[in-house]
Amino acid sequence: MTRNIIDSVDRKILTALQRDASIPATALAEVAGLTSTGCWRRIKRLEEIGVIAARVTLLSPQALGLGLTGYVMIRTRDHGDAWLRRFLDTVGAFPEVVEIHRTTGDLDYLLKIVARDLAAYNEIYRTISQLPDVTDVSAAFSMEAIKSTTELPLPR
Amino acid sequence: MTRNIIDSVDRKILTALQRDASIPATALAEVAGLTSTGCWRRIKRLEEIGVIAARVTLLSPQALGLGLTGYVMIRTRDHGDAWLRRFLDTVGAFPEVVEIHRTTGDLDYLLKIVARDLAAYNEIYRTISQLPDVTDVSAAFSMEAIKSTTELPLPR
DNA sequence: TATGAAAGACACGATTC
DNA sequence: GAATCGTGTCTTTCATA
Repeated sequence: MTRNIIDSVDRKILTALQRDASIPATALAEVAGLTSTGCWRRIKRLEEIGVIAARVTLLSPQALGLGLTGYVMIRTRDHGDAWLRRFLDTVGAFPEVVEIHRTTGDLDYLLKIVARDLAAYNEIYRTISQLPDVTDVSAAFSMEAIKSTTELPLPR
Repeated sequence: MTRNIIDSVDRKILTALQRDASIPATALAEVAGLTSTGCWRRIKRLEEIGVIAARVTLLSPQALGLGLTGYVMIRTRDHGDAWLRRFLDTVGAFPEVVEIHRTTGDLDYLLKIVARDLAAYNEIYRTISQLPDVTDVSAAFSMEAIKSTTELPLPR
């Protein structure tokens, strides 16, 4: 993990790329106050040290008819490896399950789900509730996404 | 929002682009079983109807030293517009707050936070708890991200 | 009408000095 | 950092079924 090797110029580059990866290299260089060569070298470096993880296309859930975003909180009695493997093989296999976190606090697992509707969610819910040693399952559905971004804060 | 206008070929294209937007156009056309012209036309259309929302660069939280991912659940007494505006202006302004949802169920707001450490989180927490009419704030921190993807399920 | 092939201008990635 | 070159992409136009 080490220290941050990101300076203010890198930050400008990353800020722009997080927002829009299709920005022309010349425009990006200008934003960063660099020549295109220098800009390119920095991007290469940021890829090499793993800061830049991927370049992806984001889709619109609304346009795809994915009207339901929800968070599911699960409590279990058994926390062993075997249970986790089974959990992943069943629940994690749903493409609607986009995040799974093992968490501190009162909860044990927190999932983010993006699905077409409650019927689609219900299938996942049933899969979860049929797992052994699940003591509690509760959900909070998003009525409105007030903020939602893939842009991470750039420290320092 | 209306019906899906996505066929199986579109799905192949979107699946590939969700995974890696830097895939060469020729390779993408091959995956979809299309010529580059046909592939290009479909992408254009998917952009126009809003299915393709953006092309972004994803960064690695670990590489950036962002070691803390957490979910904060907030309950309030006041649900008016004025409160929401103040909430957004203060809490929503933190770049560490990457998601805000108004939710159903027992909770009122659910936030996702990506921060450097507990000290950075604490600043946000203090801002939240100082808001009027906040009756409850609880957090669950991710000890392990078992699954985390920006890829949405492609229905139908 | 929809799809494939061809061809051009252009910009990007990468190297060299 | 500047200049450069090969490559691939974007886009249009024409041909085809």
